[in-house]
Amino acid sequence: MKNQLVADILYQVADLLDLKGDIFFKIRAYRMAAQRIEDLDEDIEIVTSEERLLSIPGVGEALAKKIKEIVETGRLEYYEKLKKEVPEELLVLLDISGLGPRKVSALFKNLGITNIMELKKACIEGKLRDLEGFGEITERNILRGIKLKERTSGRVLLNVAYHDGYNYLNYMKKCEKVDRVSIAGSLRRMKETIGDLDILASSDYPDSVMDFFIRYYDVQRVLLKGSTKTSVLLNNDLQVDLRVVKPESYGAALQYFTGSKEHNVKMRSIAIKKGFKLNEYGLFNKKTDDYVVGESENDVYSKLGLSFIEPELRENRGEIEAAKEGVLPDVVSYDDIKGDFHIHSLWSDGSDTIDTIAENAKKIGYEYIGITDHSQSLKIARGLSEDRVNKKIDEINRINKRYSDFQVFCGTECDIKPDGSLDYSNSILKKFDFVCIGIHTNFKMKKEDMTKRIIRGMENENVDFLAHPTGRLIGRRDPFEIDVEKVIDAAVKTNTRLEINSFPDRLDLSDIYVKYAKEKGVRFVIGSDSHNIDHLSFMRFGVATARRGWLEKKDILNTYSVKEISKILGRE
DNA sequence: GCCGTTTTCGGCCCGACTGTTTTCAGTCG
Repeated sequence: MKNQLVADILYQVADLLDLKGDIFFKIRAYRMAAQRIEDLDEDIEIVTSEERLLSIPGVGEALAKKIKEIVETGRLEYYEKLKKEVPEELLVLLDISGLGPRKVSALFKNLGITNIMELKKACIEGKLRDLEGFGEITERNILRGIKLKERTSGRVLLNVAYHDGYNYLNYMKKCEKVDRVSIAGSLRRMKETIGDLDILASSDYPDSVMDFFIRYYDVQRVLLKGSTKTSVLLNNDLQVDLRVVKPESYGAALQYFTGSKEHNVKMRSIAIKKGFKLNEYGLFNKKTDDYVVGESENDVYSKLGLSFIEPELRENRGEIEAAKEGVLPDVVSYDDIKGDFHIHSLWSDGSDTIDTIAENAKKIGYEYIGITDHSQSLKIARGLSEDRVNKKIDEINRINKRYSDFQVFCGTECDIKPDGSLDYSNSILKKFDFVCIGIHTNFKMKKEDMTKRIIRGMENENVDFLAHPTGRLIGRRDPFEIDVEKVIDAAVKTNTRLEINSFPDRLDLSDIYVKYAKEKGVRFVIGSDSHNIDHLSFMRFGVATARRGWLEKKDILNTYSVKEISKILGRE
């Protein structure tokens, strides 16, 4: 799969053209095409070889030729040429808050600045203030931007943003002048990482709301303050933006600020085609400027001839077309989950007893849990020997006798050894209510070998699920080198459910693969990978990933009742 | 650079805030 490579080069070309001062629409064309290819759920090499590049929206003759060149040679002559005109190092400077292409370009042309070190030095020496469009405040802001970039990688994991965002939201709900208030932005879409938090409120007294907003206990600094938009930095350097609109604009604004940008661009162009104008204040008649709708999101979608689109789907990955046709999936809801099939207990590397886990799961409202402790060779995680497996099964049997309305399934997260064999013999595997397999050692195998290893594991007749299929750790470890398409095909063939692991730094499979796998006929299970009872709540991030991958209730094992589960697992 | 049931040329989403400016450009989302 060269999709990411193609997308990355096109993004870089766009940035370089931006620095060069090329025309905006051409640059946007490169970015749109890059995004399309990044989100494409089929292999760009196949699309290229079958000469279907022109069928990708946003790809025309010129870009098709360039994409073909990248796919076939791994490089792009045009890109190489651009790099000679504009130093590639400048791209890093674009990441600094407050610096855009115009300013970076001016810094390079006038002061020869190409990297952060030189920029920092020039700011401290006060060399920027003499340039046109720059001043002392700009210097200070750039220095602050550099510091912020040095402190944070820029994005936080979903659970961190979720925690901070909903705490802030609850605080804002206490403001008397607030009419309605909601989380917006990428947190509402439940993206796997979040750049900053967006909160939207409606009120007839925006200034009072802004004053209330900046008095929140966790605010480190106020970045900007106006009567429609205010931004603050939290103590952990996460930025929070608050927008305040009039009640009649709340729905339009919520739609607008939830994004994604790509989804909105498409929405706006649909509005224009239908004789409207869409902005954060509402849907307006293009000719007369008269307000049409805007109080609710649903009004906006409906007036544009679309069914309501759940926030998690708003990525311009086909949801608008599906909404137009009325064929959007009825995506799984957060309340549909009846249990959790990936939990570690004190028997291996978890920190709670099965009793404690069961009690907490019941409190959540679950009807069952599956305990998946590690297998014998994973000594570091206190993997279970056959003897301890037997003892654990006895304990679970005892616990199950106590409950009439709750069940504990005894499973394992069995290691797949480098040759693809499993860490337990078949006779042991048969003792479990279900078997989940996963890779925990030898991560750096050749693509072909790793793919074979996983597929061989799935081919074992006792296996029910494949845990965290690509092994990625967001921001820390790349996915294994595997042929994901082949693994997905094998999952269908061997009737192995793929896990959506809900642990915030995994979210594995990822949303794009989930959507692709579903189209191929894969079925799923969502697990929290809990190592203590507080982790059980991570389930919501797995469900979010499932929703972002267009999954419906029926696609996911742990939306079924205990009875149906026992039947499906075939171990009744 | 892309695109077309008003157009093969002339559009292409749009508003808020800041800083450096005396009316606006740049950045951001």
